[in-house]
Amino acid sequence: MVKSLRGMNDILSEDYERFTYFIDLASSVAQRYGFHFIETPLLEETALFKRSVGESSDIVGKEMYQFIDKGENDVCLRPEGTAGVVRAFIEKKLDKAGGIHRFFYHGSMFRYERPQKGRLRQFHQFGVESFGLDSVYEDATMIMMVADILKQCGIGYRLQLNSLGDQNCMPQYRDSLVKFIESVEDEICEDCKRRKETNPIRVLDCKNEKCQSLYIEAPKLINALCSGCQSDFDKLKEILDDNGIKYEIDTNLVRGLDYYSKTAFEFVSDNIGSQSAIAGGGRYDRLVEFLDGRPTPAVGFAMGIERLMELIVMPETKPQGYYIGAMDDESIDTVIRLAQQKRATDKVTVDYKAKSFKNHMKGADKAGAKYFCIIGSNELKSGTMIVKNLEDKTETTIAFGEF
RNA sequence: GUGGGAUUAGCUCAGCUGGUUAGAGCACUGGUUUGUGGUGCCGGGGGUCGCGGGUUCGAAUCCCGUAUCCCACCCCA
Repeated sequence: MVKSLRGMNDILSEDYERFTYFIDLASSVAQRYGFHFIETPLLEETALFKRSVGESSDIVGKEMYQFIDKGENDVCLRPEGTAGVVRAFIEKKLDKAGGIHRFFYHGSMFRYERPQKGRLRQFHQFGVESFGLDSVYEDATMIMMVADILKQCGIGYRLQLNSLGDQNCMPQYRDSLVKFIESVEDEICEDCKRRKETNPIRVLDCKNEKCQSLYIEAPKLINALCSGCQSDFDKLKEILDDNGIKYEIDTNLVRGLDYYSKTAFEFVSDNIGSQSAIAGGGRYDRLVEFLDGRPTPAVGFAMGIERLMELIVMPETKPQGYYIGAMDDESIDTVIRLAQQKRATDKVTVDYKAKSFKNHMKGADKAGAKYFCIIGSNELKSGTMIVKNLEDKTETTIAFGEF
């Protein structure tokens, strides 16, 4: 038997209900915040991700579905959504057009990782990107939008917040951190030694207890922010307080993608196992220029749909539509004809076999129908049918023409 | 990529130290004496025991390999 590839799932039945329920809900929230849908290709030039996500990241370093196509192009399936949207933004010359541009998207992302609960090789994200605003109010709006979506889904969460600084304060901080790491280098784990070279900030959230005990003395980025970053971060907290959004400051929150600056945030759930991040995002003011666009401030986030699916509280499904059946073979053709007619406007379930009244009732329940319609030999003769409302149990007899 | 656990009917699982035709609940399906359900009663179908080897008179059960899922590391959505 041919099976689906590792880490790649089919979405159907009840899962699909939840999947589309979330996308519809999130899309309508995004539209209320003034965002417009954007669809970008699943396949992009590999260079796009190397330049945006960053060569030092795990995503680019070891998780990309990368290959050479028949035209000798080095391409890869997108591992995340932001890079493609930024590429489209620049390619459509919206950077030169100026103004504010807000987009939302949803679709498949691909990462060649070892699958586990909440971590797939093909997964789905819903995300938004906002271009042209350096105001911290936009950062706050992003966070409130995620909170809005999660609230409407009935999902509880913790919000973790940090500031990563900008090109004024981050490089200085990085240097001081590297100096610190070198001072304790003999005692830290192998992973941290590697991180010191690739992405020194990442040592701070090392799980190794010995490393953690050493890093208590490490310089904190939060204490090294320049005045602009500091005041934006303070303002962000103030706006969130003002709007009733609870958060925790996590000075070790480092986003895995190189392009973030200033505001970084992550929404986590304690109910879905170790892959607990359900949404993450932040500001990326330098990315547009890194990709050869005119410098444009930007901020965005992405949500992992599969991780949200099991947390979503679905609204109760009410019985809807019609069930229609025949009690004898002679009435079946009439039943089919009436059903076809009714399908112009309503959901109709038809049973093709003649059955007893009781058995048809059971069928109507299984179909989740609101109205039960049945035709037997008596009804066929008189050109009528029995219509019963299964919710309030009222029953009437009507002529075929009235159906 | 590294470690550990699991894999038996559509689903959730039982099957003791290897021993005749592998079970349960739910689901599905038929009937319940032609006419009122979701919540009655009786019956029925459905399993190459993940896959491939090996040990044995005999393997769902023991051993090896392999695939997938789960957990941890790593990382992120």
